[in-house]
Amino acid sequence: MTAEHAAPDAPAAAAQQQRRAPTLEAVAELAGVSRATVSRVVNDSERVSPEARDAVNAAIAELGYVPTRAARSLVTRRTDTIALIMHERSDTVFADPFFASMLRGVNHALTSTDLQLVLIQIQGDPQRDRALRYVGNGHVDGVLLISLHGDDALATSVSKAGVPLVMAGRLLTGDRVDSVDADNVGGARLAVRYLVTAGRRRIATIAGPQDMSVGVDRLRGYTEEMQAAGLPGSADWIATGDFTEAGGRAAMERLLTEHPTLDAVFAASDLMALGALQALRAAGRRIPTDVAVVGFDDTALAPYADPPLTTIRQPVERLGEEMVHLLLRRINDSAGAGSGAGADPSAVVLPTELVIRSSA
Amino acid sequence: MTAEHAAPDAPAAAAQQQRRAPTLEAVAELAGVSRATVSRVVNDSERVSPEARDAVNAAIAELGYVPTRAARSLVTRRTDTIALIMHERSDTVFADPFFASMLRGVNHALTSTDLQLVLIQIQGDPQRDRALRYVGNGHVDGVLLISLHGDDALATSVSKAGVPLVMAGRLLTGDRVDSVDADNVGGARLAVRYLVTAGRRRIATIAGPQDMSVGVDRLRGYTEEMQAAGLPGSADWIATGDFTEAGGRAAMERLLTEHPTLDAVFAASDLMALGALQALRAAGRRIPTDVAVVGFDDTALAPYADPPLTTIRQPVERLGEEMVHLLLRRINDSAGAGSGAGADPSAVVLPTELVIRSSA
DNA sequence: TTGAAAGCGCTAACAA
DNA sequence: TTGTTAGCGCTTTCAA
Repeated sequence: MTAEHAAPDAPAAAAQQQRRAPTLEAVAELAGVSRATVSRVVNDSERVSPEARDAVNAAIAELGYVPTRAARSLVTRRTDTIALIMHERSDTVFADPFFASMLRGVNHALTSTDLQLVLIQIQGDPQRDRALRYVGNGHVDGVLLISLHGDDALATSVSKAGVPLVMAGRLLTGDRVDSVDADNVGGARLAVRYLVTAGRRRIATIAGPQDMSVGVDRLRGYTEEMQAAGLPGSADWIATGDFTEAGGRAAMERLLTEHPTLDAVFAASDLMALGALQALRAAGRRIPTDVAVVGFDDTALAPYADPPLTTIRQPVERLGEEMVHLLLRRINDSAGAGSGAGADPSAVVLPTELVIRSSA
Repeated sequence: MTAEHAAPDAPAAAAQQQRRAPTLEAVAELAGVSRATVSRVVNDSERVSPEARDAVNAAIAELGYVPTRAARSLVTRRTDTIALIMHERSDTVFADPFFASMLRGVNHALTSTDLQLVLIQIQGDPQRDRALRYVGNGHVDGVLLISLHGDDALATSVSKAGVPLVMAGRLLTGDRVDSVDADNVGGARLAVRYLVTAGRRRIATIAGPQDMSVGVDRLRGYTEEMQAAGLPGSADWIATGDFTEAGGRAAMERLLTEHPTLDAVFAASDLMALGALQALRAAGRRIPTDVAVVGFDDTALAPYADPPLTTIRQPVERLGEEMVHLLLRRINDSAGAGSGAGADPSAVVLPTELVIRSSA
């Protein structure tokens, strides 16, 4: 109250400020029914007469009633909230459009429900513990986990706490939790097969970090397809990067030094492919005529590659959506069954796609 | 109690699953004090004896107690939750790293508090209304608004509902709400001044959408600095894009057609600058010797520009942090004052920075 | 400095 | 089909 004469002059404004949100009680009174009936209408119970329902709905509309989450939560023991936990080590990773696309998918899948999404970002051990306690104590109905680097322990902890969990990717430990992933092995094989079909024989790869399932799987796809094509392929045709542009550049330089005669490269990520392109150009190699490059594209960065990059497209947005779908199913399961470990974990795998771009 | 004799076969598992989180009551009992005292300790009340405090803290640690949000919320009428509302029209905008960086800043500023961040994405009128009802009915303590296209009505609505609000950017209507923005006018002037200093005279600009303060301000900076430099500059040296790469390319092509002799371009966003670069290269113009390009860089995309792009860097992450800081202040204000319109809205403006890159 | 008691707004038995 | 009633876990007067 810094205003004018303080109290008596501005009652309207004060009232507007202070006015509490309408409660079930108010709706019940206006509709001429009991609180229980209003609650039934709000929660779509079938045991309500049409008249009562109409009266309640009218009252709700008139009052602009919206249920209070806290009160409902307190009695139902549901929170109507799911957490998106992302574990990131380095700053650069966060700026990755991968994250934005995934988030978009998650959000999209969530709009039809009235679940709330809370973001939890883990950067260090204290935060990690805090998050674990948070989800472990029933403050969310379920957890979506994006572990950008293989922190399998986190997934296992959450899972053990009895909280429904869906992760992106796959646990390297072999422990089984519900997960959604793109077909990284298949995608990588597609990439290499494309290069083989184009007549390339001296095909190198820039692999991703081997502490993440994505990195492991894409390298495996490369190895498998090379073998299938009867191509030599030894360990020193593999350079490992960290999914960043700089890492890709460095890896490419290494490969060029050791194998000046290479005629194709499969990069396990778009950023690394971009780096490879730069290194090749700097080395005076012609792309794609001299060296063909195929990159794995999780994001939307490919358009910035010049010359155009042939890519394996991963449906990141759908990945986010599928994670939500699976999680919702698990949450329902656990509500119904009440206890027990529930069904076997399922691992949804989304197909990838080869996008061939012509050099303009 | 559905337990009892129901499931004699798996009591341990059931117990582990069903075990409820410890309550205040349990802590009180273990510590040998009343619930009220535990509550005081948890909420850092000063009126607690050291002995009681120690006993309570020990009990909390032993039990792993974490307060239940819902219960607390119900009585305090705070939700300890703030909403990040983003209004997006087109799909492309969301994938913008701008968003990820800002979110990172927001999250960072939030980790020291125990506020929860919920994401609300608005895509159409129904969702808009829903969001408005949601925040209007006291389900969040405050709102952060990122209106990618000028939807001033949303900001005004939220603000009128009496909910603390901080927006990114500035309202074009002139209505005053709390906001945080980068110094777009100053940044644009910096860009143009740099070009002028480098000896350029025929400087065109690719402006952003004129329904957003960012677009308007950056164009204004261009105009002001051109005038200050005594350079002609007429309306047809201005091509408007939509902050996308394609838009930048199209705008650049238009400019090249109408002004083949231009020797510099100021692009009001990084994506548009990238597009401009492509168009220039396609037209056979040499960058930067023939045409100098300076872009406004909100994101982290500049590294992908080849040749290197001289940019005006905007501290997007700090922008997110500052929004949170301001919002927290406002939330405290409104809690203290109780009512009234509060202090004058403040508009925080963050400095920008010119980053000069050499063509490798 | 502490405890007893009331009640936040809602749902879920249980009765009617 | 409806209403009555008893809490969910917490904070907060008010007394002691």
